[in-house]
Amino acid sequence: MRIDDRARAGPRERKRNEGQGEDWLADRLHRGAIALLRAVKVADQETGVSPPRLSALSVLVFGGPQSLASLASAEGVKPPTMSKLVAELEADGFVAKSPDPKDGRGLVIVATPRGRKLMLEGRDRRLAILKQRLGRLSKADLARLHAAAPLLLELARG
Amino acid sequence: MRIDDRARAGPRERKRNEGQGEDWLADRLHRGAIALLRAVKVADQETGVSPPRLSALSVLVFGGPQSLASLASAEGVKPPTMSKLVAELEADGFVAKSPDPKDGRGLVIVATPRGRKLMLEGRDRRLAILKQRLGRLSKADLARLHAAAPLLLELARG
DNA sequence: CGACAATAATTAGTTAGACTAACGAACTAT
DNA sequence: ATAGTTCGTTAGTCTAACTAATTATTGTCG
Repeated sequence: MRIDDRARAGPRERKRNEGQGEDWLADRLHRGAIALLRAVKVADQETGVSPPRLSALSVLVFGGPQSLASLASAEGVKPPTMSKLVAELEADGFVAKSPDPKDGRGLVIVATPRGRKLMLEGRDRRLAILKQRLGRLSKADLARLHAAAPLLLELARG
Repeated sequence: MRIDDRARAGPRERKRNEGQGEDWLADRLHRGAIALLRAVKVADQETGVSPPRLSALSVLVFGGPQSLASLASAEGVKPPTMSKLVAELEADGFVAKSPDPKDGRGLVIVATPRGRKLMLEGRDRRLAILKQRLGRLSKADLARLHAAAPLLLELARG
């Protein structure tokens, strides 16, 4: 999603958007979110694991062992897609599959220690990029971000 | 990028993250950005144009007519990829290609009125989702977001 | 108890969108 | 004028998404 992070210098940009318009705020937040994610994305590439696999692994690490169907649903993909991703993660030793003792049809997929390690290190790298940038802001600005961060989440959860 | 928006309920979540740690802030901002973008994404699907095409169109609408190479660079893809996207947008009547009068090798790609209309309407829908959610916040919270929004962009640009 | 519908995962085949490699056409600098 | 560079395209490959169909197991109902 990199739509519209260049709504900046449009031919007809509003002249006085320092006003309290929600248009302006919505636009800023949208562009800010896009730019921020783009900035931290590089950290994921360093893992050598593709984004969909990394994301599925993240669900397993932070959400615990689960079936293929629930994993697929958490990632917003269909079971066949997740079946392949899991097979590849398994081949690389990042997850393990075992039959569900409660249901002969089902699986229990779990992150291996190696997968867990990869995930946590990736997360650290990602956050490190942000922290480094935060370190360049003034105390007052940091306070402003602190005040707004929970609202950002609340806004999205809506 | 839907990595890690579930770093929330991890087994070892910090007990006191109301402190001023940059770890906490970085994590919140990251998750907030992901959640926010996910929330507005639905608006783009309604256009009936795929995200890569919509994004390229956005560059043309807000950035003005330009060559294929610069368009590709703006989108972070290689020229052959953009060549195809532009061909498809052209087939749908959203952009027009003409030879560059200054350089016989080059093209000038421009959004048609129809493409411009599609883009602007999509943007409005996207922002409408955010604005609707903003409307549910208190005045104090809105002020906090206003204070933080520019910082978000500054953070990412750095 | 047995037939049969429903569910879990996989396999097969298709599509979109990204890449690299290789190309012709046109510009630029010796 | 000719060598090298740059612009866009074509061809071929890869990943990751989908749907449809298959297999194995579970649950239910007559």
